Amino acid sequence: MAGKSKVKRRSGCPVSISLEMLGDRWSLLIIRDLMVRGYRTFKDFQGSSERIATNILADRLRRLEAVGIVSAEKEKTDGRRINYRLTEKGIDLAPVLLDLLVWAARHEETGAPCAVIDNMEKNREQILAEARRRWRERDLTPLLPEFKVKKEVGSRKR
Amino acid sequence: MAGKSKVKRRSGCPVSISLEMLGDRWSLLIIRDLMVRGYRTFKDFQGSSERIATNILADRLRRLEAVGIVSAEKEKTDGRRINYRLTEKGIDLAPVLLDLLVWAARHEETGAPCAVIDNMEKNREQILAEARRRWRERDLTPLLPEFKVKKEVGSRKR
DNA sequence: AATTATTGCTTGCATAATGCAAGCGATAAT
DNA sequence: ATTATCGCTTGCATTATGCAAGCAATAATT
Repeated sequence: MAGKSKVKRRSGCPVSISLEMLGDRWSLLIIRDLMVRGYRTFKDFQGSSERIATNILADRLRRLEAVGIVSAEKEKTDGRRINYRLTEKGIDLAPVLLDLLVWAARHEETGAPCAVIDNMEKNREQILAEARRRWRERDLTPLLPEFKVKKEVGSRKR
Repeated sequence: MAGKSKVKRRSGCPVSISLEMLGDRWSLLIIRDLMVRGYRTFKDFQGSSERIATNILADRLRRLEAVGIVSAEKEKTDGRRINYRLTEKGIDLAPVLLDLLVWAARHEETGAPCAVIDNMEKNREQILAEARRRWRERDLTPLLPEFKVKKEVGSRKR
Protein backbone atom coordinates (compact mmCIF):
# COMPACT_ATOMS: atom_id res chain seq x y z
CA MET A 1 0.00 0.00 0.00
CA ALA A 2 1.18 3.43 -0.91
CA GLY A 3 -1.42 5.28 1.13
CA LYS A 4 -0.15 8.62 2.32
CA SER A 5 -1.08 9.22 5.90
CA LYS A 6 -0.81 12.87 6.77
CA VAL A 7 1.53 13.10 9.69
CA LYS A 8 1.89 16.34 11.55
CA ARG A 9 5.29 17.77 10.77
CA ARG A 10 7.48 20.17 12.64
CA SER A 11 8.22 22.08 9.46
CA GLY A 12 8.46 21.73 5.71
CA CYS A 13 12.23 21.53 5.76
CA PRO A 14 13.39 18.34 4.07
CA VAL A 15 16.10 17.82 6.65
CA SER A 16 13.54 17.99 9.43
CA ILE A 17 11.26 15.60 7.58
CA SER A 18 14.16 13.18 7.11
CA LEU A 19 14.88 13.28 10.80
CA GLU A 20 11.30 12.55 11.67
CA MET A 21 11.75 9.26 9.82
CA LEU A 22 15.40 8.52 10.57
CA GLY A 23 16.32 10.59 13.60
CA ASP A 24 17.04 7.94 16.21
CA ARG A 25 19.92 5.69 17.10
CA TRP A 26 18.69 2.60 15.27
CA SER A 27 16.87 3.25 12.00
CA LEU A 28 19.92 4.01 9.90
CA LEU A 29 21.75 1.03 11.37
CA ILE A 30 18.99 -1.27 10.20
CA ILE A 31 19.18 0.35 6.80
CA ARG A 32 22.94 -0.12 6.80
CA ASP A 33 22.49 -3.82 7.57
CA LEU A 34 20.02 -4.20 4.74
CA MET A 35 22.17 -2.22 2.36
CA VAL A 36 25.71 -3.39 2.89
CA ARG A 37 25.56 -6.57 4.92
CA GLY A 38 22.91 -8.51 3.08
CA TYR A 39 20.70 -8.94 6.15
CA ARG A 40 17.14 -9.80 5.49
CA THR A 41 15.53 -11.56 8.48
CA PHE A 42 14.68 -10.54 12.01
CA LYS A 43 17.25 -13.00 13.25
CA ASP A 44 19.94 -11.48 11.07
CA PHE A 45 19.44 -8.10 12.70
CA GLN A 46 19.61 -9.61 16.16
CA GLY A 47 23.07 -10.87 15.25
CA SER A 48 24.30 -7.37 14.43
CA SER A 49 27.07 -6.21 16.69
CA GLU A 50 25.13 -3.30 18.17
CA ARG A 51 22.69 -5.71 19.85
CA ILE A 52 19.38 -4.02 19.29
CA ALA A 53 16.57 -5.08 21.62
CA THR A 54 13.89 -7.16 19.91
CA ASN A 55 11.02 -4.84 20.78
CA ILE A 56 12.88 -1.85 19.35
CA LEU A 57 13.81 -3.84 16.28
CA ALA A 58 10.22 -4.86 15.69
CA ASP A 59 9.09 -1.28 16.17
CA ARG A 60 11.66 0.16 13.77
CA LEU A 61 10.97 -2.39 11.07
CA ARG A 62 7.30 -1.52 11.37
CA ARG A 63 7.97 2.20 11.12
CA LEU A 64 10.41 1.90 8.26
CA GLU A 65 7.85 -0.17 6.42
CA ALA A 66 5.15 2.38 7.24
CA VAL A 67 7.15 5.21 5.68
CA GLY A 68 8.05 3.14 2.65
CA ILE A 69 11.75 2.61 3.25
CA VAL A 70 11.52 -1.13 3.88
CA SER A 71 9.31 -3.84 2.43
CA ALA A 72 8.41 -7.06 4.19
CA GLU A 73 7.16 -10.30 2.73
CA LYS A 74 6.84 -13.88 3.84
CA GLU A 75 9.28 -16.34 2.43
CA LYS A 76 7.43 -18.94 0.41
CA THR A 77 9.73 -21.84 1.27
CA ASP A 78 9.52 -21.15 5.04
CA GLY A 79 6.37 -19.67 6.53
CA ARG A 80 8.15 -18.50 9.64
CA ARG A 81 10.59 -16.27 7.86
CA ILE A 82 9.87 -12.74 6.77
CA ASN A 83 12.17 -11.18 4.23
CA TYR A 84 12.88 -7.54 4.79
CA ARG A 85 14.28 -5.55 1.94
CA LEU A 86 14.94 -1.94 1.10
CA THR A 87 12.56 -0.21 -1.25
CA GLU A 88 13.91 2.15 -3.86
CA LYS A 89 13.30 4.96 -1.40
CA GLY A 90 15.45 2.97 1.00
CA ILE A 91 18.34 2.31 -1.34
CA ASP A 92 18.29 6.01 -2.18
CA LEU A 93 19.68 6.59 1.30
CA ALA A 94 22.99 5.12 0.22
CA PRO A 95 24.67 8.52 -0.19
CA VAL A 96 23.65 9.53 3.33
CA LEU A 97 25.11 6.38 4.81
CA LEU A 98 28.29 6.68 2.81
CA ASP A 99 28.79 10.28 3.90
CA LEU A 100 28.14 9.42 7.54
CA LEU A 101 30.61 6.59 7.33
CA VAL A 102 33.33 8.69 5.77
CA TRP A 103 32.71 11.55 8.18
CA ALA A 104 33.05 9.42 11.30
CA ALA A 105 36.03 7.55 9.94
CA ARG A 106 37.76 10.87 9.35
CA HIS A 107 36.97 12.37 12.72
CA GLU A 108 36.71 9.52 15.18
CA GLU A 109 38.63 6.42 16.01
CA THR A 110 36.58 3.83 14.25
CA GLY A 111 37.22 0.28 13.19
CA ALA A 112 37.45 1.31 9.55
CA PRO A 113 40.94 1.20 8.06
CA CYS A 114 42.12 4.44 6.44
CA ALA A 115 42.73 2.70 3.14
CA VAL A 116 39.08 1.69 2.94
CA ILE A 117 37.98 5.26 3.61
CA ASP A 118 40.37 6.79 1.11
CA ASN A 119 38.99 4.42 -1.44
CA MET A 120 35.44 5.39 -0.57
CA GLU A 121 36.06 9.07 -1.04
CA LYS A 122 37.82 8.54 -4.33
CA ASN A 123 35.32 6.10 -5.77
CA ARG A 124 32.14 7.45 -4.29
CA GLU A 125 30.04 7.22 -7.42
CA GLN A 126 31.28 3.76 -8.23
CA ILE A 127 30.53 2.47 -4.74
CA LEU A 128 27.05 3.95 -4.83
CA ALA A 129 26.46 2.32 -8.20
CA GLU A 130 27.63 -1.01 -6.84
CA ALA A 131 25.32 -0.75 -3.82
CA ARG A 132 22.44 -0.05 -6.13
CA ARG A 133 23.37 -2.91 -8.41
CA ARG A 134 23.37 -5.34 -5.52
CA TRP A 135 20.01 -4.05 -4.41
CA ARG A 136 18.53 -4.35 -7.88
CA GLU A 137 19.87 -7.85 -8.49
CA ARG A 138 19.20 -9.01 -4.93
CA ASP A 139 22.85 -9.83 -4.50
CA LEU A 140 23.29 -10.43 -0.78
CA THR A 141 27.07 -10.66 -0.59
CA PRO A 142 28.20 -8.05 1.92
CA LEU A 143 29.65 -4.84 0.56
CA LEU A 144 31.38 -4.06 3.83
CA PRO A 145 32.46 -6.16 6.80
CA GLU A 146 31.40 -5.60 10.39
CA PHE A 147 33.91 -3.12 11.71
CA LYS A 148 35.38 -4.34 14.92
CA VAL A 149 35.97 -2.02 17.82
CA LYS A 150 39.36 -0.45 17.48
CA LYS A 151 41.70 -2.05 19.94
CA GLU A 152 42.74 0.46 22.59
CA VAL A 153 46.22 0.31 23.98
CA GLY A 154 45.95 -1.00 27.50
CA SER A 155 42.24 -1.68 27.29
CA ARG A 156 40.90 -4.41 29.47
CA LYS A 157 38.01 -6.77 29.34
CA ARG A 158 35.02 -6.45 31.57
CA MET B 1 40.08 21.40 24.86
CA ALA B 2 40.53 18.44 22.60
CA GLY B 3 40.55 15.83 25.36
CA LYS B 4 39.28 12.51 24.17
CA SER B 5 36.96 10.96 26.67
CA LYS B 6 36.63 7.26 26.06
CA VAL B 7 32.96 6.65 25.61
CA LYS B 8 31.60 3.14 25.53
CA ARG B 9 30.55 2.39 22.00
CA ARG B 10 28.11 -0.09 20.61
CA SER B 11 30.54 -1.08 17.88
CA GLY B 12 33.42 0.16 15.81
CA CYS B 13 31.25 0.83 12.79
CA PRO B 14 31.58 4.47 11.71
CA VAL B 15 27.89 4.68 10.95
CA SER B 16 27.07 3.55 14.46
CA ILE B 17 29.54 6.00 15.95
CA SER B 18 28.01 8.80 13.88
CA LEU B 19 24.59 7.93 15.19
CA GLU B 20 25.79 7.98 18.77
CA MET B 21 26.62 11.64 18.19
CA LEU B 22 23.89 12.64 15.78
CA GLY B 23 21.17 10.03 16.12
CA ASP B 24 18.29 12.05 17.51
CA ARG B 25 15.65 14.37 16.16
CA TRP B 26 17.44 17.63 16.94
CA SER B 27 21.21 17.54 16.57
CA LEU B 28 21.33 17.71 12.79
CA LEU B 29 18.72 20.45 12.76
CA ILE B 30 20.92 22.60 14.96
CA ILE B 31 23.82 21.87 12.66
CA ARG B 32 21.66 22.82 9.69
CA ASP B 33 20.79 26.12 11.33
CA LEU B 34 24.45 26.86 11.97
CA MET B 35 25.45 25.78 8.49
CA VAL B 36 22.89 27.23 6.14
CA ARG B 37 20.91 29.80 8.08
CA GLY B 38 23.64 31.76 9.77
CA TYR B 39 22.29 31.17 13.27
CA ARG B 40 24.73 31.69 16.10
CA THR B 41 22.93 32.48 19.36
CA PHE B 42 20.63 30.54 21.65
CA LYS B 43 17.85 32.94 20.77
CA ASP B 44 18.35 32.34 17.06
CA PHE B 45 17.74 28.61 17.53
CA GLN B 46 14.61 29.27 19.54
CA GLY B 47 13.29 31.13 16.53
CA SER B 48 13.73 28.14 14.26
CA SER B 49 10.47 26.85 12.87
CA GLU B 50 10.70 23.44 14.54
CA ARG B 51 10.36 25.03 17.99
CA ILE B 52 12.89 23.13 20.03
CA ALA B 53 12.41 23.25 23.80
CA THR B 54 15.02 25.33 25.60
CA ASN B 55 16.22 22.51 27.85
CA ILE B 56 16.74 20.21 24.89
CA LEU B 57 18.48 22.97 22.99
CA ALA B 58 20.85 23.64 25.89
CA ASP B 59 21.55 19.92 26.20
CA ARG B 60 22.27 19.47 22.49
CA LEU B 61 24.53 22.47 22.28
CA ARG B 62 26.46 21.08 25.23
CA ARG B 63 26.76 17.65 23.66
CA LEU B 64 27.72 18.92 20.24
CA GLU B 65 30.37 21.02 21.88
CA ALA B 66 31.55 18.02 23.91
CA VAL B 67 32.09 15.93 20.79
CA GLY B 68 33.79 18.76 18.95
CA ILE B 69 31.16 19.59 16.36
CA VAL B 70 30.29 23.01 17.77
CA SER B 71 32.37 25.68 19.48
CA ALA B 72 31.01 28.26 21.90
CA GLU B 73 32.47 31.56 22.96
CA LYS B 74 31.27 34.69 24.65
CA GLU B 75 30.74 37.71 22.52
CA LYS B 76 33.08 40.48 23.61
CA THR B 77 30.69 43.31 22.86
CA ASP B 78 27.82 41.76 24.81
CA GLY B 79 28.53 39.59 27.84
CA ARG B 80 25.15 37.89 27.70
CA ARG B 81 25.56 36.52 24.24
CA ILE B 82 27.32 33.30 23.40
CA ASN B 83 28.33 32.72 19.84
CA TYR B 84 27.96 29.16 18.67
CA ARG B 85 29.78 28.10 15.54
CA LEU B 86 30.55 24.89 13.71
CA THR B 87 34.03 23.49 14.03
CA GLU B 88 35.73 22.00 10.99
CA LYS B 89 34.41 18.63 12.11
CA GLY B 90 30.99 20.24 12.08
CA ILE B 91 31.21 21.80 8.63
CA ASP B 92 32.40 18.44 7.35
CA LEU B 93 28.84 17.23 7.89
CA ALA B 94 27.68 19.35 4.97
CA PRO B 95 27.52 16.37 2.57
CA VAL B 96 25.34 14.43 4.99
CA LEU B 97 22.90 17.30 5.33
CA LEU B 98 22.81 17.89 1.61
CA ASP B 99 22.09 14.23 0.91
CA LEU B 100 19.36 14.10 3.54
CA LEU B 101 17.80 17.20 2.09
CA VAL B 102 17.83 15.89 -1.46
CA TRP B 103 16.56 12.48 -0.36
CA ALA B 104 13.56 13.85 1.49
CA ALA B 105 12.76 16.36 -1.23
CA ARG B 106 12.70 13.50 -3.76
CA HIS B 107 10.56 11.16 -1.70
CA GLU B 108 8.35 13.29 0.48
CA GLU B 109 6.20 16.32 0.08
CA THR B 110 8.44 18.99 1.45
CA GLY B 111 8.51 22.74 1.21
CA ALA B 112 11.49 22.63 -1.12
CA PRO B 113 10.74 23.53 -4.74
CA CYS B 114 11.82 20.95 -7.31
CA ALA B 115 13.97 23.46 -9.11
CA VAL B 116 16.04 24.03 -5.99
CA ILE B 117 16.56 20.30 -5.59
CA ASP B 118 17.47 19.74 -9.21
CA ASN B 119 20.05 22.43 -8.85
CA MET B 120 21.43 20.84 -5.71
CA GLU B 121 21.92 17.49 -7.34
CA LYS B 122 23.58 18.98 -10.37
CA ASN B 123 25.84 21.37 -8.50
CA ARG B 124 26.58 19.30 -5.44
CA GLU B 125 30.28 20.02 -5.29
CA GLN B 126 29.82 23.68 -5.91
CA ILE B 127 27.21 24.01 -3.18
CA LEU B 128 29.41 22.17 -0.71
CA ALA B 129 32.30 24.45 -1.61
CA GLU B 130 30.10 27.50 -1.07
CA ALA B 131 28.94 26.23 2.34
CA ARG B 132 32.54 25.73 3.34
CA ARG B 133 33.54 29.15 2.06
CA ARG B 134 30.85 30.81 4.15
CA TRP B 135 31.97 28.89 7.17
CA ARG B 136 35.61 29.80 6.65
CA GLU B 137 34.90 33.47 6.07
CA ARG B 138 32.21 33.67 8.75
CA ASP B 139 29.73 34.82 6.17
CA LEU B 140 26.35 34.57 7.88
CA THR B 141 24.07 35.23 4.95
CA PRO B 142 21.71 32.26 4.70
CA LEU B 143 22.42 29.66 2.04
CA LEU B 144 18.89 28.36 2.15
CA PRO B 145 15.58 29.82 3.31
CA GLU B 146 13.31 28.29 5.92
CA PHE B 147 11.16 25.91 3.96
CA LYS B 148 7.56 26.51 4.74
CA VAL B 149 5.14 23.68 5.18
CA LYS B 150 3.76 22.72 1.81
CA LYS B 151 0.30 24.07 1.48
CA GLU B 152 -2.19 21.24 1.38
CA VAL B 153 -5.25 21.57 -0.78
CA GLY B 154 -8.18 22.05 1.54
CA SER B 155 -6.07 22.36 4.66
CA ARG B 156 -7.38 24.47 7.45
CA LYS B 157 -5.91 26.51 10.21
CA ARG B 158 -6.02 25.41 13.78
C1' DA C 1 2.04 -38.41 15.42
C1' DA C 2 4.43 -36.39 18.96
C1' DT C 3 8.34 -33.71 20.41
C1' DT C 4 11.67 -30.29 19.89
C1' DA C 5 13.65 -26.24 17.62
C1' DT C 6 13.42 -21.96 15.19
C1' DT C 7 11.48 -17.55 13.84
C1' DG C 8 9.41 -13.32 14.72
C1' DC C 9 7.74 -11.30 17.46
C1' DT C 10 4.83 -9.36 22.30
C1' DT C 11 4.49 -8.19 27.17
C1' DG C 12 5.76 -6.33 31.56
C1' DC C 13 8.44 -3.49 33.87
C1' DA C 14 12.42 -0.29 35.09
C1' DT C 15 15.05 3.55 33.48
C1' DA C 16 16.10 7.39 30.50
C1' DA C 17 14.89 10.93 27.17
C1' DT C 18 11.75 14.42 25.66
C1' DG C 19 8.37 18.15 25.96
C1' DC C 20 6.20 22.04 28.30
C1' DA C 21 5.87 25.94 31.21
C1' DA C 22 7.71 28.72 34.53
C1' DG C 23 11.42 30.96 36.61
C1' DC C 24 16.15 32.89 37.48
C1' DG C 25 20.89 35.01 37.44
C1' DA C 26 23.88 37.81 34.75
C1' DT C 27 24.40 41.48 31.75
C1' DA C 28 22.71 45.43 29.08
C1' DA C 29 19.70 49.16 27.81
C1' DT C 30 16.75 52.95 29.35
C1' DA D 1 17.13 52.57 39.63
C1' DT D 2 14.21 50.01 36.66
C1' DT D 3 13.17 47.25 32.99
C1' DA D 4 14.47 44.19 29.21
C1' DT D 5 17.17 40.54 27.12
C1' DC D 6 19.92 36.42 26.96
C1' DG D 7 21.04 31.89 28.11
C1' DC D 8 19.87 29.04 30.37
C1' DT D 9 17.77 25.70 34.81
C1' DT D 10 14.08 23.40 37.31
C1' DG D 11 10.01 20.72 38.09
C1' DC D 12 6.93 17.80 36.36
C1' DA D 13 4.20 14.93 32.97
C1' DT D 14 4.59 12.10 29.00
C1' DT D 15 6.96 9.16 25.84
C1' DA D 16 10.76 6.32 24.29
C1' DT D 17 14.24 2.98 25.25
C1' DG D 18 16.31 -1.14 27.27
C1' DC D 19 16.12 -5.72 29.34
C1' DA D 20 14.40 -10.20 30.18
C1' DA D 21 11.02 -13.44 29.72
C1' DG D 22 7.57 -15.65 27.20
C1' DC D 23 4.54 -17.11 23.32
C1' DA D 24 2.18 -18.40 18.80
C1' DA D 25 3.13 -20.18 14.35
C1' DT D 26 5.70 -22.95 11.51
C1' DA D 27 9.31 -26.35 10.55
C1' DA D 28 12.39 -30.07 11.52
C1' DT D 29 13.32 -34.31 13.97
C1' DT D 30 12.31 -38.69 16.06
